Amino acid sequence: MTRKTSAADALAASAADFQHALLTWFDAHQRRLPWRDAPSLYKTVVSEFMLQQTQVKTVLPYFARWLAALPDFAALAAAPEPQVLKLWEGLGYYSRARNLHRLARAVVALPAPPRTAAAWQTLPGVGPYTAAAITSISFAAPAACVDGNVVRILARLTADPTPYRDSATAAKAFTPLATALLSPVRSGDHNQAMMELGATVCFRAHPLCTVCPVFSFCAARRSGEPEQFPRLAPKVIERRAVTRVWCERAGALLLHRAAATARRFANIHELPTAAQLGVDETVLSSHPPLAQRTRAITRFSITETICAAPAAQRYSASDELVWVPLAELETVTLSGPHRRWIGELLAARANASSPAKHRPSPSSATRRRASAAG
DNA sequence: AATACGGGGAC
DNA sequence: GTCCCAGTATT
Repeated sequence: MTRKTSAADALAASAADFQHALLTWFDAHQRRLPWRDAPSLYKTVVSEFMLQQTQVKTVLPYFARWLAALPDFAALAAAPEPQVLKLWEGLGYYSRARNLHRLARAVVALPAPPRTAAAWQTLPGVGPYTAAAITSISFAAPAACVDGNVVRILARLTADPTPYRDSATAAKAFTPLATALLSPVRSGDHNQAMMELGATVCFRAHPLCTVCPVFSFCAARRSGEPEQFPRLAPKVIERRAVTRVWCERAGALLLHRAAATARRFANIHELPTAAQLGVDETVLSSHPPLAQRTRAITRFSITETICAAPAAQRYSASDELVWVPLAELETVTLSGPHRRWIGELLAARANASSPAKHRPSPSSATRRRASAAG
């Protein structure tokens, strides 16, 4: 990476003053969050897993539901995986849930949980950030968190003009400075304060410099253009398309459940793709699609076209193809988008077949009923 | 070092 | 549409 700039040197030299300003602000202005109420190692671990690449607001309802169902490491370790995945349904990045499950089983097998960042980082799903967060918060370990918030704050404090290819590269580059600034006596609060500052004051757009507790340390504020930092290369979005099949027979819906060893969606259900069913897409496109939806993930934008299965076609259940009765859809774990889309399609059909509601056309209603009857 | 993971909120 | 969020695992 680039050498340390003079701005970073000056900031590190003021570390004690910086910590005092930051922690005084945090003591007065931190948000009340459920994992800060009667904090415990377990709450910290669960919250940090959920917060990987996910905003606080999104996590809140999942965290409450999770803690109610699985209140401690022992309960999580003893839980069957389908329950764990079900509790994670809709939160995305499902390997986090499977890793957290494995981690709980590893922790309860130990005489005591590890207390150092290095030891935690050997556990599944725990990288540099999560190890620092868990051990600084729970054990006052001297490990600095470097997440997106911290990168943004440090890039602005030092007005760092370095163009970074991505946030991971930037995080690595800022780790020495974050470590130099870390409070040696309140590392957990310091780490949380930095992230709190990024989330509530040092916004990516329109930062609130006038109320910032460390504005006097900030070179970007002095420059007048704090939004110019950090400099990150723009992401290139790749478009993809996939055809899904809606196949319903005798009140059951055919779903694809990815293998436990699959890279994506291990043990998660989705509508099967035409390829997974071995259906020729040209046959499917002879009728208008039931729906077309777009989902997005990191650098991909995926348009999914959902088509009705050919009426004459028959499919057998297998390891990865399962018939799920509509009445039992709630019991399986679907991806968030497919949970939503399937609900929308069923609701639209119920609406169309209700006498009180308008029907688009008799023929389409008849076709849907025929499909439903198998 | 790159890329996959293939989610979702806010603008 | 765009950006990026309390990142990690894999190659």
